[in-house]
Amino acid sequence: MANQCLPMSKLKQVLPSGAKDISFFEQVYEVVKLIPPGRVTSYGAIAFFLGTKMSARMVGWAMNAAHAMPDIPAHRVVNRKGLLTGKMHFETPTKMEECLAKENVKVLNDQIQDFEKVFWDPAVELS
DNA sequence: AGGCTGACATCGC
DNA sequence: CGCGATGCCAGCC
Repeated sequence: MANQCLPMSKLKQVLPSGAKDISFFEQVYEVVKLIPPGRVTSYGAIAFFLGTKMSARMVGWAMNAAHAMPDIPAHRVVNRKGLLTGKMHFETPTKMEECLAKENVKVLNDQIQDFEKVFWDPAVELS
C-alpha cells in the first residue's frame, strides 16, 4: 500500500502546460499552495471549498497526486482531527511532522497541537 | 465492464 | 464513549 500512486500516470506528468483537463485535483493543489506557512487545513475544508464537501476522500486522493508535486505542501493538509494521517505517504514517516515543526506547528504524537489556532479554512480565508 | 481501493467525514449502535 | 458501517469520486486491476 502506499505505493502505486501517481494517479493519471503522474497526473499527466504534473499537468502539461495546457492543462485544460483541470479536474478538482488542480484546484486542490492551488488551495494547498495558498496555505500560508504555519497553517494547516483539513481535507474536508478543502472539499467543502471546492464544493465536493461530501467527498473529502477525493481530496485525500488528490493529495496523493500532490505527493508527486514538490510545490504542494501536503504536510499542511491533515484530517479533520488535526492528525497526520498521511505522514506515512511522505518521503519519510517523519517528514510531515518535521515540516510542520519547522513552521512552528507543534505536533505531538501525530496530533497537531492547537489545531484550532493553526487551522486555515480556505472557505473563509479565500472567500 | 464490473469491482475494489483510498492521506476522509459523519451518523448509528 | 468506542467501534462499525455508509457515502462520495476518481483511478486502477
